[in-house]
Amino acid sequence: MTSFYFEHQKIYVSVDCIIFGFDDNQLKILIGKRHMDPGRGEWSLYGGFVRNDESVDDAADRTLYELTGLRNVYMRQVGAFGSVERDPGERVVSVAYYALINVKDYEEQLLKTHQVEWVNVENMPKLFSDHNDMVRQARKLMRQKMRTEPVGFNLLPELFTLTQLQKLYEAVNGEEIDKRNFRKRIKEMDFIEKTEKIDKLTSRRGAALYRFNKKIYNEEPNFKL
Amino acid sequence: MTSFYFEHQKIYVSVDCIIFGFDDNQLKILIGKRHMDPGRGEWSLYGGFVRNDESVDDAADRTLYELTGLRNVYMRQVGAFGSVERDPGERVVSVAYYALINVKDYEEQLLKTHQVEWVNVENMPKLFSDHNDMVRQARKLMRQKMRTEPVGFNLLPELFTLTQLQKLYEAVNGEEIDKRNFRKRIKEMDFIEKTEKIDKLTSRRGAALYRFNKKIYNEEPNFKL
DNA sequence: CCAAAAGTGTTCCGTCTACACCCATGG
DNA sequence: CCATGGGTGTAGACGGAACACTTTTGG
Repeated sequence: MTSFYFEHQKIYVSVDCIIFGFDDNQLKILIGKRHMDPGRGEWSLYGGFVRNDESVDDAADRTLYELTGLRNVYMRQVGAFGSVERDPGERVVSVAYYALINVKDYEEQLLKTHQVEWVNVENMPKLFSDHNDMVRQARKLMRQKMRTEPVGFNLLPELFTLTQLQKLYEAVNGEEIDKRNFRKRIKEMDFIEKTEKIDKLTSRRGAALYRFNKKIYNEEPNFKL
Repeated sequence: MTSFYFEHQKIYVSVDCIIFGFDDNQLKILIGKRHMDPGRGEWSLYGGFVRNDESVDDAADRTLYELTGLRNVYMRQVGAFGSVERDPGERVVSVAYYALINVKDYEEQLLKTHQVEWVNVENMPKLFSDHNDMVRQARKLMRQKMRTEPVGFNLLPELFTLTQLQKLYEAVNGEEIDKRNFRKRIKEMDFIEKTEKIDKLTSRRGAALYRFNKKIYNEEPNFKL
């Protein structure tokens, strides 16, 4: 019954993760030096192979977990990359995913353990194979998503100031935003709610801390930024 | 040097095509009954396996060519579908692509040869495996693309009337468009140029035939519909 | 007292939407 | 002469963009 398949060829399938973080008012990506051949020493995304008994999505989750120790991370597929020569060692089709994490949730210890670094997306080195293409496409999709869905909060702490949120959107879109217009838009979204807490770290006066309320959002999902 | 890969498992990689056509003022997709196990007799997208010596994109082109005899078709990747159980016979990761073709370029003979049919997207039967998901995602991406890039012309003949173009957009977006507002927008896009030719088939009065001028578009790519 | 970031409204302009009637022609 | 689809303009609503000053407080 399965003989039909045998005429065809199997291929290695891998996943590669574009892990976005927001720190120091900059959008960053986690990359590391490859410690395996081919491409040893080159900058590279973090990836892994898909096993026969797990879905491709699960492989991406697992790979991210291995690197960060984080579960239930916001992750979306970028697409499949399937040039014949994309991996110089063997034929490998890779499915890229982007993830949005809060840099503070990421233990610094892991940076050393896995020899990875946060690098500003505007300043990416040449990466292994087609990884630069993956990053480009991931950024495009992510920017798109950030405009129409409340996913940016995954890049911020639970409580954040409006200035932080604005700087995040400025970093993602690569252009400055008018503060008053930005806050006007925020005020219309009830699910971005002000708490009584005040952040005193970034300014003398102190800034109100806000929170994304998912329940309220789900009742009337209307997000635009 | 390649021993690194051997710890991992290879997987069948296939492509599936969501082939859009526009006919009788309806957006349609080409589907057929599977003539192989598993899933014999079920409605299904047309697909094929990726060979070791061709890129995934090339496999999609080839598959489309096998079915339609057409080359250089507008095609875009939808994404990878990788559930473990998506193909009941074997583990197969499939990369879906959507294509936009002019129904008139497709020889009717081929419908019989390959036992495929044009089916209205609004009225899709249950398809094999996760193919309905693929179609859903493909439509979403395609609708998105049609709004911001002049790709809809691939679904029309070289020369078309504004009413045809409007009906196409109505079918894609599932809502009626005001004729005057639509034509106002068209008039602002110089690359949709009026020819001297008149279509007398659809009305007694006759309708001006238009053409998409790619050269003019490339000089100042500003498309919005 | 001053530097540094937080916070706050109004006006203007351009874009989108709603809307109805005459035209040309084949039969 | 009439049925059928082709073709045309305007006014009002709405949303987005531009724009500057006061407040608070730690040092």
